[in-house]
Amino acid sequence: MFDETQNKILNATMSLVMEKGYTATTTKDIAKRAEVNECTIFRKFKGKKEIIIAAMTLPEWNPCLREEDFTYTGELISDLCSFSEVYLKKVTPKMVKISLGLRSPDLYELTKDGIMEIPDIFKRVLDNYFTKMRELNKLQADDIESLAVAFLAMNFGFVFFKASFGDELTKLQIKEYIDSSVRHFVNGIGR
Amino acid sequence: MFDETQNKILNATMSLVMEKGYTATTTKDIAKRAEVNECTIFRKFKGKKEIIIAAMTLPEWNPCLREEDFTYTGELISDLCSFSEVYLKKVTPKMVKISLGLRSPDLYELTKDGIMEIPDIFKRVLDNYFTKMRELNKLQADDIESLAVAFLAMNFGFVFFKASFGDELTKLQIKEYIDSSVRHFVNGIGR
DNA sequence: TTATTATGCAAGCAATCACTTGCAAGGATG
DNA sequence: CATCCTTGCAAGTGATTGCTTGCATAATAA
Repeated sequence: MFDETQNKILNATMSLVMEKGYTATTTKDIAKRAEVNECTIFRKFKGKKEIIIAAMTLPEWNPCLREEDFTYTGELISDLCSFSEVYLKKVTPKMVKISLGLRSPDLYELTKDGIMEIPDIFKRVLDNYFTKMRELNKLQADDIESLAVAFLAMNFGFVFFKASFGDELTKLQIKEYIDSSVRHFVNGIGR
Repeated sequence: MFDETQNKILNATMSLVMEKGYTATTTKDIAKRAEVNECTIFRKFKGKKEIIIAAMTLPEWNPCLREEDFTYTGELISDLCSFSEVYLKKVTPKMVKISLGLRSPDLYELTKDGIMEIPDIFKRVLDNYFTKMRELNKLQADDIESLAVAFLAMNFGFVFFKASFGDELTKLQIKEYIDSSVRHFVNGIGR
């Protein structure tokens, strides 16, 4: 797909985008980090924007989340734990940092759909799941929509915090968080 | 505090930062939107960075969230609803867009503390509250930390989605969301 | 009136941006 | 050996960046 030089450029570019954002990342920065001469960049790619386009074709820089990734058995807690695991395995702090770094006017048309797609897929999965579980009378909920958004937010919020603050806000790690948050989400906290 | 011209510049700058981010916002852009000559900007402020610093002193562009803003009575659902209302009244989609737009290497030292502070305050409030409620035996929870993070994430995630996608991901409005998510958070969804 | 202040306008500053070009060196391939 | 092919190096492109300056104009204040 890409030769060694191209990969060095792709990695350098995306790691810089994570740190400083697309606009603030210069081609000289990229050249330096990739240990490559600046003109080599333009021999390998048409331009700065093309590097991003190329990188986004790779699963390494693009969380290809699909509805089929989510499977379930019918047991609320273990199903939701599994959903969170699948989601958080692809939507990592690294991915969040990239999608934040890619927020730039001249990249907007290119990235918007891809970024919107991910929460949308997870929400759709949750919508379907909760609807089915209510039909099976395993769920007490009057508003499926807000339930799905809340669960989605609970998961995304966690990755976002990790991406923004590392372990500074909370030392909780993914596994413990999923376990605890899902259990409380299902059982409630009131007495 | 600031004269009329300065306010026009401040508003233009921050609205552009919301849309394109700090680095991609040029002083020519600002001048155009503020309907002011570009050199006037530098007569009123030392430089581009100083405009941001000035704007951040205004509550309009800086969600001054304090622990004392959060009050409670001891009834789980109404307390958590009130917490969410207070939080979402200050942490608006507008504020989220700004804090995202301000992510820039040469602004980092300046903004990092302020941005980190807000989730931190809310988390501390929730930590204290949940701890107290457990002592009063009104709460069943083995892990206060993950409870606080989950509730924080549930709220922040929602604003973030609104900031990023408007009503495209969900048409739910704040009031309905708070009401529904808090009720489920307390009572659980399992049957 | 006179003096001060605020702004617009036009021009221009050095620095940096993304991007290009010509040439030479080196490694791999035939 | 000869021939590519890739890359580094140095220099330079025009455009844009944040920012400055000198002067004219108008409003405000004395």
